[in-house]
Amino acid sequence: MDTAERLIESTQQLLWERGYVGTSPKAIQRLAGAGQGSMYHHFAGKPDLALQAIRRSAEQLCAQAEERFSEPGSAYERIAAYMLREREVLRGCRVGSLAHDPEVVASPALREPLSETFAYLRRRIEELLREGLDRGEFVEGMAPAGVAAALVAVVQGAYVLARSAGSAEEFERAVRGGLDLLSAYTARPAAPAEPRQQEEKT
Amino acid sequence: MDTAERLIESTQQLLWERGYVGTSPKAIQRLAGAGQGSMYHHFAGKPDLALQAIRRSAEQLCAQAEERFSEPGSAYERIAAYMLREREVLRGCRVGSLAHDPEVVASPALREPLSETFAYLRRRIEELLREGLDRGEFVEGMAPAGVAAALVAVVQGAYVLARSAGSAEEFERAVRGGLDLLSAYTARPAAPAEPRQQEEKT
DNA sequence: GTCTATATCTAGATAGAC
DNA sequence: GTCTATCTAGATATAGAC
Repeated sequence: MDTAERLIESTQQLLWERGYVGTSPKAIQRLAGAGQGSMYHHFAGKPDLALQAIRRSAEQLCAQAEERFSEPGSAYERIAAYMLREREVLRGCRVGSLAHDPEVVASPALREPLSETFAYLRRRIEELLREGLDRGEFVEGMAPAGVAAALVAVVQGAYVLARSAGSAEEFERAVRGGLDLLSAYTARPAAPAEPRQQEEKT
Repeated sequence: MDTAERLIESTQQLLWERGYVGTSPKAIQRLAGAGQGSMYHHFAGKPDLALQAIRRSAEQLCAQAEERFSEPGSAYERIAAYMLREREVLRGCRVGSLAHDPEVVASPALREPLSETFAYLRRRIEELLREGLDRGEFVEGMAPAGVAAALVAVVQGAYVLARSAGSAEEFERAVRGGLDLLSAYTARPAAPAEPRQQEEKT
């Protein structure tokens, strides 16, 4: 693997762990095993390198999500597969966590991949919901665009709850709660993709 | 207002805007109009000062939320009042945004107020949901603890979507989507606290 | 309680040799 | 393409005078 590539991957990792503000060129170089001169030869500086890294992470995230969206199964099942997929919860979302970084948000260029990612996720879930409505999988009365946004938000918010509590179980609880809400719109009890949470339903 | 107080409030503001990693003692002193010696006289250092500031923000947030939870009205209406309350959306959540800061999450002391805040919000919403179930406001089949966690997560995630897009409308859309989902569990169409979103319901 | 001086380390880069 | 040297600024304090 060449140096530029190692620098990008190291930056991806550090942005995930420490955010943009918390990531220094020196730390990137150390992790990539590259010198100062090497980094400034391949990239114009920290913002340039960060942009490449953020774009890469955004693409990878969308690709991972698309794998779940395009599985066989009902709309509910495919949405559940996305929301419940294996995650390193306590590390946070590689893309979403950057939305709290002041310098990322202040830079239209750095912010754009975030914006694209969430627009993509929302749009794909909206499509699945409309498909489900057409097939009679959901009862009428649901506004697909809003519900899709809410489901994406549940996942991002679930990371916040889990990291605040220092426990991945909080993620699980919030996401299953979101699916519980979605199931209230299913025309007949949806067969959940995973066994239900323990909490008894009143 | 005395110096210690001004230092705490300045720290609250900077933590909100820039996070813990992005906030320097010097910036705090500048904003508070206090000198180095003054800050280190009143506080042991940055972590100590930050702890006081985070606790303060957490208390204020819970108090603000409690105002909405204890309004008159149905459970749905009080939850909606909390979720739709006036917010400076693009600034993010003063408490939730700290959940993305690596040094806050790594410190049990700094993390505790976050954990407490979200536990409180979730518990209060769960109580409202149970109350609503007892009164027949919601149909059976809802798991209140999970749904409460999901609703808290929707709000936190909505901040992420809005800041990523650079637009407060994304917040609005996600939160209304969350309420749309909750309304699917209402025994009869809930009277929304605010006019419905424009999107036509299919 | 507050101030100024000082100290050490890192951030984020530029310059020029190899 | 990579390395080392150098630079200015800021982070995060401690020391001691006033």
